[in-house]
Formats: sequence, structure tokens, C-alpha cells
Amino acid sequence: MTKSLKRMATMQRMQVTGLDFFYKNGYYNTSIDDILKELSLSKGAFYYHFESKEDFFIQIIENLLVRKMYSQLIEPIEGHDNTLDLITQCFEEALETAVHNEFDFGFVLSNFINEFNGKNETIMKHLNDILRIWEVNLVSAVQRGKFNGHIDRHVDSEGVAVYLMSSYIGVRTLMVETAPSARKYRFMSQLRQYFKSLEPKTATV
Amino acid sequence: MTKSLKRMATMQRMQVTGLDFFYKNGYYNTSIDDILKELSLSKGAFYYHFESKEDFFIQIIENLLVRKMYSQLIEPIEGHDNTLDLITQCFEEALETAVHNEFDFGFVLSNFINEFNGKNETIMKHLNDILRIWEVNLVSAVQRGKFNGHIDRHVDSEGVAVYLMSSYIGVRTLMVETAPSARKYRFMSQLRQYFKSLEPKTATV
DNA sequence: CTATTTACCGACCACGTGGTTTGTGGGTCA
DNA sequence: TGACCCACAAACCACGTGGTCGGTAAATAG
Repeated sequence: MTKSLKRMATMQRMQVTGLDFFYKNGYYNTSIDDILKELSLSKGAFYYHFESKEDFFIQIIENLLVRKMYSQLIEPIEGHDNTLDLITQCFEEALETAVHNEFDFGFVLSNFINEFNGKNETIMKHLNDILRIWEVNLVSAVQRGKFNGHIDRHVDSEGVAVYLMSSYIGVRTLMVETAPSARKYRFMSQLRQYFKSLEPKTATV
Repeated sequence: MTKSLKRMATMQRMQVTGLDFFYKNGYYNTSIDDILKELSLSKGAFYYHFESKEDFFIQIIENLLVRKMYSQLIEPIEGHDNTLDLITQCFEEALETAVHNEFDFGFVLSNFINEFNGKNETIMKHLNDILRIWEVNLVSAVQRGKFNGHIDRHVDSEGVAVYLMSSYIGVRTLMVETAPSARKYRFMSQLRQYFKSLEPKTATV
């Protein structure tokens, strides 16, 4: 059983640096040799642990990407406090992390969706699953907000979710090259403006 | 001078189908041979007209991409009517075009920005130039709106521009795979909601 | 009619790719 | 001690890539 442990450890190492490379250079622009060279491993090792490059990537999605999404964009908004505040703070922190990341190449999920779109249906399905989970959680959060009286009852929950996802995906793309900090600030400011328009109209809560 | 005409015609054909392929499959995933095969031309023809694959792509940007951006997202908002209405209609039409495009692979510009980010600085510069032009024009439009009394004077023009670009880029990514029509509708609905919050607060205009 | 240029052909090259296969050292188990 | 298996090494293969280069028919120029 000690072998199994070593196996897991090696696979984990490969996946972690694999995601690094895929995120930075893209999937098709990263060769298995690149990853192997970084880890001082050989082709034999790779194909001993994984069936193919595609299988390797799918496992990365399931093991690393999904968890990253949960911890950064889903769990933080699951509470029962004011939904709009939760989302605001969640986005704020996610964007701040990106600003301070010297090697930021945009939003991992949307980058991959972009790259695989029209090229690999299998992988696209996995990525879209994550997107769906995110969307569902946002919708639930908005509905909680309506129930708790922080959001006007006439607001379209699905609409807000789509709008939030859109703007987040977009701003992460915009922040990649030019003035990430300034763009983050402007974005958050307008997000708050938008959120204000979602508050109940009868009275201040 | 008739030669020059044929030259131009061939180059144009190459660029047009080149953009098609690059948009659909990505730059690095499209081989020159793919394009040449489609046109029944040879390597010799290609390297007679263009210095390299990169040079070829840059010319595509300058000749085709820039104009597409202008006609679809910049010129439509240049008028002196109500800015918010102009932008609304501009986005509405752009998204509607995408919905009805059977071969929609997202927002051309942001797709390329995504692909070249961190890989090709030269091309990135060209793409960012287009992004800047778009941004500047949006800012101007908002300022016109403030001047004309359609937008509250306290609104941050740059902020609105960033927010608009973000949301548009993002929704185009979201529309690629799942329910483009529904997402377009929800997006436009929330955009109008956001725009309402930008109107002057003193009186209805 | 000749000389030159234009626009293009297609064979060729070096190289990097995903994937296969054979081999091997070190640990496990009887 | 000997049989066996796990985790990996490394040579190898077919193929696609961007790019080069010598050639050539047709158009143009003198």
C-alpha cells in the first residue's frame, strides 16, 4: 500500500505542474515533454499513470479546477448574510488575488472554455459542468437574497446570475494586460452601483 | 498595375479564409496548409505574399478585425442621440447576430487576446490597441451622454466603459455553448436595469 | 521577338508532437 | 534466495508543422 501512496504523490505532482503549464501556455501549446522536463520525469512515467493527454487534463479538471472554483467563487457566497455583500466581497477578493498575482493569465475556467470550444467536446462538457454549478449557486444566492429581503422580489435571479458571470469573466480578461488594479477598482465600483439597483424599492433595509 | 490587382485579390482571399480558420480553430491550431488547401493554393504562393505566419495574422488584424470592430461596436454608438439607447441597441444587434450565427465561437477580439496572452507580445500589442480604441469610444459616448443630460453627472465614465466591455466580453463567452438566446435576453434585461441606475436622479428626462 | 518580372508550384528540411515499447533497478513476498 | 511487480527510463516512431528553395508558365516591358 506504500506504493499506492507514491503513485498518488507522483500523479499529484504531474497534475499540479500540468495545470500551471496549461494555464500559462494553453493546453495545445503545452507538450507533455514540457511538464515532464520540469519534473525530471520521462514519457514512460507519464503514460504509466495516465491514458492520454486528454485523460490527464480531465483529471486535472476534476481534481484541481473544480476545487479551485468552489473555494474561490462558490463557497464564499453560500452564507445567509446579505447576498449582495457576500458576492461583492467574493469578487473583490478574487480580483485582488489576480491583481497581486505576477503570473496572472486571466480566469482559468473561461480561458479553457475559450480554447476548447469547437475542438474537444468531451473536455467542453466538463468545463460547462463547472459553469453550470457556478450559475446554479449564484441563482440560489440571489433567491436567498430575495427571501431575506436584501433584494427586490421582482428581480430576475437567472438574469442577475448571467450578468454577474458575464461581467466577472470579462473583467478578468480585461485585467490581464492593462492596468489590472485600476480596472478592478472601476469594475467593483460599477458592480456596487448595479447592486444598489437590485435592492428593494419600498424601503431601505 | 493589373498585377497589383491580382496580388491584392489573392492576398485578400487568403486573409478572409485565414480569419475564418483562426477564429474557428485558433491561431496555433490552424496550419498554413489548412488555409492553403481550402483555397487550392501552395506554400509558395503564401510565402510569396507574406513574410511569415505572424506577419500574415497581423495584416488580418489591421485589414479585417479592426474594421469589423468599428462597424459593429464603435460606429453604432457615435451618434448624438441618447447614449444609453445607442449602446443598448448596439449590444442588442451584436448579440442577435451571434445568436443567429450557426458558427459562433465567441467574441473574436477577446478570443485572440486570450490565445496570445503571454505568448506573443507583438500580436498582443495590436489586439490591445483595438481594445483601447473601443474603450476610448465608450468613454466618449458616456461623456456625451452626461453632457446631453441622459446620464447623471456623477457617473464615472471610465468605470462604465470598463463595466460594459467586461460584461459584453463575458456574455459572448457564455453564449457560445449554452442557450445563447436565453442568455442574451437575460443579459440585455440586466443591462437595461444597470443603465436605469445611471440616469440623472433629479428628474425623469 | 526577347528579357524580365509576376505569381505560383511542390519537393524538401529540421524539428517538435503524442504515443509505443522494451528495458531495468529496487523493493515485496514466498 | 529467487520470483515477481511497481514505478519509471529512454530510445523510437509516424506525423504534422513553419519555413526554404529551385523551378516555371504566363503576363508584361523594351
